[in-house]
Amino acid sequence: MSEESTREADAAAAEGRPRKRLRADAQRSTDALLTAAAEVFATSGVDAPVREITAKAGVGAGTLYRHFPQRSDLIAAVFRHEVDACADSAPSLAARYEPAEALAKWLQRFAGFIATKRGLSAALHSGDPAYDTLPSYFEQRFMPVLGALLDSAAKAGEIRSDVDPEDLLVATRNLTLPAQEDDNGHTPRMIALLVDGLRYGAPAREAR
Amino acid sequence: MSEESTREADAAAAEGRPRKRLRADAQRSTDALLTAAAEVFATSGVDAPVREITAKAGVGAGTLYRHFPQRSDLIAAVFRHEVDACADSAPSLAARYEPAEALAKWLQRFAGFIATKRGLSAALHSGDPAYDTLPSYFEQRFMPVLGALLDSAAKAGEIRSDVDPEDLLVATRNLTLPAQEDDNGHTPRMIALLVDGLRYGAPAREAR
DNA sequence: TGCTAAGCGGAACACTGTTCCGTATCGTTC
DNA sequence: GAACGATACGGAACAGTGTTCCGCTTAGCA
Repeated sequence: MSEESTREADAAAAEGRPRKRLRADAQRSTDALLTAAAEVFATSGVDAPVREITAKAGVGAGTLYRHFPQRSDLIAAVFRHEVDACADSAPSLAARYEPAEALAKWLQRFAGFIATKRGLSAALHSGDPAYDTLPSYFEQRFMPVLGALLDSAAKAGEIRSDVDPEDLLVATRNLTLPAQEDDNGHTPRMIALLVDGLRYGAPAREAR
Repeated sequence: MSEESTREADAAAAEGRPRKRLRADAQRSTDALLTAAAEVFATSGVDAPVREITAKAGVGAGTLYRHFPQRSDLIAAVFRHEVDACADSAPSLAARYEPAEALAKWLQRFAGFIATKRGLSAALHSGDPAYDTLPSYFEQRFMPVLGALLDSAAKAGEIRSDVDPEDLLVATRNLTLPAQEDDNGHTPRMIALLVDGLRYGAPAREAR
């Protein structure tokens, strides 16, 4: 994830924060906080105590507030961080698997990402301007990624070619909604089904 | 509001709490808390500090927790209290004004009630079972009241007679939504317009 | 190697929800 | 109206939280 700092800086620039290379220790702290916060948010929700996050990150409270003065800053940063991780996983999947398989694997990955985002909707709609750019960031990062995966698979004749990336993104997200705490693998099964649906109308199949 | 204690007891019975006459001082405390909480919720939202409420009510913290062990209990009680106050205002309006005018005045009153309920939707959807009965309570109390006002006005020939109470309730509520902090009397004007719409098709008018 | 700005840690503070218990009040009985 | 038990009250005390502050440490550079 070497381009992460660049991405962060981009986001910073977009928000008007001064764009500057972080000192090594500051970068370490920031990374540790983002990782710890992601875990804590996933298990205890976004309202988890600050100390739980700083303890897991092995960092003092002052350090957290230095980098993320507002709680919303941290939440938004974690969100962007995970969006990036999910989106960046696509190329390596594309390199390792056949196009349709890469698409299937990435959708599963994406569903996993969405599943950890329960309880964020309340924050998103809190009116805090720190969240204003998140939806568009979500779209900007995921649409091209999914578009590319679809394209490759379609070009390879492994799936049909009349699928709108946005439809598929929304559908996948919605599939994760009914999932309860333990859903016995419901979501992965449903996504697999969706991908099979994509394969159904593929030229390679029609041709035989 | 002499029937209030009865109503409270009804609600209590409906929820399985023991139905019992409160001691005089306990009744005073409860009333003071409900009144104070209503004001505080309106100005500072439902997340306002407990001490702000107890201070305004002139009551100790222990007293609040005695009567409302959970915050959701207090919120629900305030809600019911205000629903009652709004619903109970209809008869006196009906006695003082011509039917259509009473209807208009009550809808304005209802709009005022709704306007103070912003920020409650988050609580309502929090999943706390204490709120489960509130929507039906809302409907049970308001539908008959509005139905009676409509009936009277229709029977007097002052408005058309093909209006569904539920439609009107929802419409009025929705009219208050776009209102900002200072909307320069937007909502009252829109409601007046709505009532004029009701009057338009009235028999008394058609007959001339 | 030494210097300086940047960054760090965590004690300390302010504010919150919640509990607890000695005291006060109510309603009843005689 | 006096006495008494049950009920309710008040607010200090406690525990948990977010946030600030500042002496100390470290990274980067000359």
